[in-house]
Amino acid sequence: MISFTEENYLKTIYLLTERNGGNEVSTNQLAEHTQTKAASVSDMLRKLAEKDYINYRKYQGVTLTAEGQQIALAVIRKHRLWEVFLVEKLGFGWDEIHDIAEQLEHIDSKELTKRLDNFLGNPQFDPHGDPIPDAKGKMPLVSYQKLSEIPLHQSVLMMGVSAHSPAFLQHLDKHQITLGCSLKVLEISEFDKSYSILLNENTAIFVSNEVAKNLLVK
Amino acid sequence: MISFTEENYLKTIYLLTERNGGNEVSTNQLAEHTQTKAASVSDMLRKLAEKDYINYRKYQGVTLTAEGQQIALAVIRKHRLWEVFLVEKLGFGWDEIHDIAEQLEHIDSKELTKRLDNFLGNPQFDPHGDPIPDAKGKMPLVSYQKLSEIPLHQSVLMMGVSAHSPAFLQHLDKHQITLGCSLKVLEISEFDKSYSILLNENTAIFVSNEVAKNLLVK
DNA sequence: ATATATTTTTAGATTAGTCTAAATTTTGTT
DNA sequence: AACAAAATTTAGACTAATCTAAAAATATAT
Repeated sequence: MISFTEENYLKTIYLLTERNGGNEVSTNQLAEHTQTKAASVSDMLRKLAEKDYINYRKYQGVTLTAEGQQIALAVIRKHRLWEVFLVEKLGFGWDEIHDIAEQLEHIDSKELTKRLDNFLGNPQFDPHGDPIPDAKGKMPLVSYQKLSEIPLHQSVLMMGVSAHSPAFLQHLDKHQITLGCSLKVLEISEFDKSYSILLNENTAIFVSNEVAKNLLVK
Repeated sequence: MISFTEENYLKTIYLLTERNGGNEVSTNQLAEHTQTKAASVSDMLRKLAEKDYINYRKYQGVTLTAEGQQIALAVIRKHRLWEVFLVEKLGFGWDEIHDIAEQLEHIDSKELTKRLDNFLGNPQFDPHGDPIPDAKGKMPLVSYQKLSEIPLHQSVLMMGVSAHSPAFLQHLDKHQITLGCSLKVLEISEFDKSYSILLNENTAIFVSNEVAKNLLVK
């Protein structure tokens, strides 16, 4: 049996490996994201390596084994499906769902996950635009770019966010930037690199560089 | 903060107190229902008493304090709401939901419970006919009788079950005994106290005494 | 009412996950 | 290449929840 805590480590290793472009995840990086100390992480890594969930060479960081990855993907699948449920069925805002999904992702029932997926219409993306792996762990393909990498005057669609803090998401709400809206960069300020954007081909808005870097578009 | 395990103890104390007609719950009774040993229960009772969730005098059994009862009722509320969700929205059978609800009942979010309740249409009873306490912990009034206490030839409605094992529930399915159906006892066998019953005013069925004792009707 | 059986509690260990402090390894800089 | 800084691991300890075995309290039965 795999514990709640072990599942969280595997999930975090998956997400950080992804963020690292496929490279090993470091002990400190994990400590930061699991809200623990490096010493605790070291202990846990030894244990996860013993169970063959991770590839671990002391001082060299970790990656997931095939088995570890399957577990991580199953957890991520549940997390993102529950997020869809919370937004689509219960009417939560996309800024309110993370902590609840962190709990729901550990509910252990294959049948439940299957039925939930069906109930939701087999969604491919969660309310933040993140891809939902299928029952076999296969991720829908995505190739988005940051808005900050798009040339001026090119219209794009808003497909996701690369930051998930409630403050950031509420900030987007305030500017009426939602999944699916169209965006066109009109100008980038010399002074502070802030963005002047045409929203939905009809409204001019201004956002900081920090925002532009965290908007995923295509 | 209250742990998953503590919540389970409080819930179990509530349900067993109810079953005991309001009397103290014993250490052994708790050990049996929490799948642990009496020694472990003793330890936990000392701890729950320290936190003022239970009234505990050594060797004399326990009851819940007002605070303990509120916690227990909140857990039971969540358990039963999730059961409604699993049956009504996801199409699970009433024999398949207990273990999943045992996990879901510990999800900690007042807002989630509130929205779930609304999404389900504020149900008063779960798929087994058990009453669902409201957000304040108030239970809908119920006064059901066992079918085995009903006089012959009196038509009654099936309102709930007092046993919840999958085997029992599947047995009822097989006989097409469902919540809301009508039942009329035609005869009780001299030989083995088994029941001859008219189901829905049109079909004669036979069930054991054990079944009749666990059907709640009005 | 006294011995026996049952129930409950205590004592002492164990496991999972965490911590701090100290030791070790790696990295980076001159 | 050598040394300082940073990152990581080890050592030893703590808490929550559990266990077994033994002791203590309560209940039962002649």
